[in-house]
Amino acid sequence: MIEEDAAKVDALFHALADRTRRDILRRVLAREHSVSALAAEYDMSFAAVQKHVAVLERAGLLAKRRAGREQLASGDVVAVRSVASMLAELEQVWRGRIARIDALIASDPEQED
Amino acid sequence: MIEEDAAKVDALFHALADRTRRDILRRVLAREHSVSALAAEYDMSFAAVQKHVAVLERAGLLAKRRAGREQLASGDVVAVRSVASMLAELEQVWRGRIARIDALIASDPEQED
DNA sequence: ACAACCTACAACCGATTGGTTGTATATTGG
DNA sequence: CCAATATACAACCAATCGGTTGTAGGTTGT
Repeated sequence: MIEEDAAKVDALFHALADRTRRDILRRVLAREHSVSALAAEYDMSFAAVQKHVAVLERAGLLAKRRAGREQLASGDVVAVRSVASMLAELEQVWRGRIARIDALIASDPEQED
Repeated sequence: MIEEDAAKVDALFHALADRTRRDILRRVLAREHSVSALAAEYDMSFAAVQKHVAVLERAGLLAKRRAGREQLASGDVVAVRSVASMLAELEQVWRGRIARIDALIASDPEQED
């Protein structure tokens, strides 16, 4: 997980940086939806929704499976977790800063009351 | 935290969807950096880095304070956590799906061995 | 005072984005 | 077989993005 593969991370955050796509992701995490069922939920063309689904799919946030003439999309929680763990890693960087500040204060009592 | 303010969330994920900005954020979470100190780290113009810093600032991921002629940028861990908590919320949606599937299996023993 | 430095911002450019319409291809039900 | 349905994809468009160069203003040290 330390090897980041920046392009993949770019794609993940980019996919999440659109409210329609976040809403689609929320729906397909809750249950499978066909592309047209998703399209029916939004005030835009079928093609626009289909492109949003494709962006989420390329980022690995959802997967599709064929069921007759329908394509059923399902959210991938592992990808969601991988994004969360990157943020956790960022928070750890910040914790290191705080630890360094605390150490400095402890070693130099003049600094604080 | 339930009120999402989609535009703010868009800005947060968009700001994170660029590897240079993620790297800048990492640095300013670890410690304060002047804009020019940051610019010196990348193979692009000062103005380009300054714009990346501005994007992070508008998203609320970093704040600047004046120190003489320098502008010192510092990462905001609260904003990072707010993104993480949105992802946690998405994961909860997924857990609901799993719970529903489990309940279905429990109520209909024919479905599983 | 003034040269050097730090920052901000405008103007511009090619690439990408998020939307549209239109067309093509599979699959289904009667 | 045929009409309806579901999906995919190309072409196009305005807006935004990530980069550039240039200009201007504030701060510092000598």
